[in-house]
Amino acid sequence: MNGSTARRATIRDVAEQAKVSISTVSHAFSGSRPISQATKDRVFRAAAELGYDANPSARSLRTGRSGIVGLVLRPRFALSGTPDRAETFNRLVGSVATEMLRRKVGLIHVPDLHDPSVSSVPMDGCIVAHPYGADEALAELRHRGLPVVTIEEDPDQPEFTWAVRLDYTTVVTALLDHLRDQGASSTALLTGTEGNAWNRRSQQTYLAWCERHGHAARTELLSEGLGIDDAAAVIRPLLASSERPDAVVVATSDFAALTAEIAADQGLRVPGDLMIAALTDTEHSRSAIPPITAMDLNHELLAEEAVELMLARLAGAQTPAEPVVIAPTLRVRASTQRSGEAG
Amino acid sequence: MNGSTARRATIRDVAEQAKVSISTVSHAFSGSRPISQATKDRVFRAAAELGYDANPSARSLRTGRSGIVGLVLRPRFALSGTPDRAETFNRLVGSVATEMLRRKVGLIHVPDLHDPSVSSVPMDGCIVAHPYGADEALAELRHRGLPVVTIEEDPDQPEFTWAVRLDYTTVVTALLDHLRDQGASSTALLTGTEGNAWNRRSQQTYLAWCERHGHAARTELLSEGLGIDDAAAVIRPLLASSERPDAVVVATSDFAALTAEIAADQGLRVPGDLMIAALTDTEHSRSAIPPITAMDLNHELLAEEAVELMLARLAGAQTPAEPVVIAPTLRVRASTQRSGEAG
DNA sequence: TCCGGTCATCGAAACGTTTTGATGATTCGT
DNA sequence: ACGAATCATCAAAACGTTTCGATGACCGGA
Repeated sequence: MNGSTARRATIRDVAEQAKVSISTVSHAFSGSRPISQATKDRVFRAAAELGYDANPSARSLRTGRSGIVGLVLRPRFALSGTPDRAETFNRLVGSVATEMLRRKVGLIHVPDLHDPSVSSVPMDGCIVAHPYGADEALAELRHRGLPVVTIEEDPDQPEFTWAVRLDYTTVVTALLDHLRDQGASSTALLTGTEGNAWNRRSQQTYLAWCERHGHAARTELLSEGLGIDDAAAVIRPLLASSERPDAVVVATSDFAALTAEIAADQGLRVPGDLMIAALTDTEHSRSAIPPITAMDLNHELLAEEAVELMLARLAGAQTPAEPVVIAPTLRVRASTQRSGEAG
Repeated sequence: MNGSTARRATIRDVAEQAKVSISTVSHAFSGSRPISQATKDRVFRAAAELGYDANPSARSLRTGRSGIVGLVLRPRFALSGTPDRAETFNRLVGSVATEMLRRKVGLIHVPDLHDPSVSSVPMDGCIVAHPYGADEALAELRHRGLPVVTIEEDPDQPEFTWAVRLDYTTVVTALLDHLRDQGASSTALLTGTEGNAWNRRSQQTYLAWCERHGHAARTELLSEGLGIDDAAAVIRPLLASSERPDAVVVATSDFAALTAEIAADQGLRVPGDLMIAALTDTEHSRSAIPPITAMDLNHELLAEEAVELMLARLAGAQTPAEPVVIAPTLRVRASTQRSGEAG
């Protein structure tokens, strides 16, 4: 009543004002027991006057559920500051957020699970995006008994089926076939170093493809943490070498664009002398000169399916026999098209 | 102990296992009272063995704070499905998320404040992005006594200073000056219809500029909700008319790119016959042909400042005398450069 | 030997809900 | 007109913490 500190109205205040018991107020709102219309009216009016809104902490303490789903992005993903990473991060986070909003479920970004200074967070379940191999955050969450769904599988836990994963094998194979069809006879792979499914699977697929075609595999490590200059220091000698590949598949599209620049500097024509493709599609690949063929990871669909899976899991669905599989989209652009038609 | 249903360990379990009282466990963790080293050791070991982690709901019920900050994006912003809006949305959401992560604070996306079917959410404060005039969500939050910080001001509440806002006046004026310098003699404004600061301020600035320069103002409404075809139906006659403007400022960059296409269809040269600029910068403006001059809203900086402001507010800072003001960046590109130099 | 004072620990209240067994009041069938 | 059944409401317990006054145990000074 007095304006000292605006204390939030509680269910007790509403009960007093409506001259009923606390439990009657609760029942009136939840409908869990019949309450006469006259009483309901009084309760609702009192609640409106007081601006009552149930305390979420008290409610979830009692009920054991919060209506909130957590999202964890494995940290290095977000921390590296290049715009390429930012676009990927934003697109994934934005898609998950949009999808959650659409479903009217609260979404919370979980800071650091292991930092004890961070007060933990009430969530009914948690989506973990791009886990590493034998991911510890994943283990921690599952140990807590929290329902988890992953975007991309933990490469060391193939038996975990609450996951949405990308079918790299098919698409990377298609890409390598495409390069060969366009005349590439020696394709090198510049791969990332983080131990997630995206790196591991594309490496495996590349090696298997080479083996199958009697093609000498040539893999170069290009750590995701490298700055532009350091990356250039890896790429430049590769293109200058006498045993230069005539096609390169670069993991991230920012480094793919960098490769295109370096090629131009060295007087190599793309795609004539060197074809370039990327395993992630961002503005770098789209607006490079020439535009670079890239694998679009389809974050929107990934997010959509992951949210759906989580909601199903929370609703008590059975453990699925298989993860949900999504096909990335191969976007073929000028950087790999030697034959006539332009994109 | 038995594997039926993995109940989460509580503070009581830890206390029993360590043979101390509940309050001792609490004190051991929080350090709010001195506990002997021997006892602490026992407590921590018991906690580790049991995988104890304090229940966040119980904690925040008791302490009154959750360590979580909410983020509300006014809905129409997110719902309209064009990629342009998605990029804007993603960039803002991603930036806020990144910044929160960096500060180790939980961030929660609040679904719909007014939908009673949505269980509300425990937050210590809330950031509201791009409020409308006399925004009701904003009013609701403030009525609940929740500390609020806005990204962009509610145009009808200029006295609310817990806000980060963009200085449109300077930049839009600079843009109009630039167009005039490049030879535009009649510049039209194709503005959005939502009542947020971005629309309102740019309209005001445009009108004031016209007044100041004795320039006939020409404003066309282009609702943010329009599809491409509907938008084209508004733009086409404008460009075909005998009183065609020789420069247009289009609110959203997707429609600006559309304008460039329509101009090309009608045989108009950009920037020769028609200059085009956008009040938001996305891939549409960057990769249009020709690339379109645009105002970059600087979402990253906006997010950073908003988070900082919120944290200050939660830490008990005084109400600031003025909102934080950020300058958008004008990115001048080929679409408005008649004189020699290209971007 | 007794008293005032730290020091470590304990017990109980409180936070705001939901849930459930209990209680009167009303209705219905006979 | 009486017991049984139904209906609306109430009171109290429980959820898992943090906080704070209270309680002993121990120590030093006289």
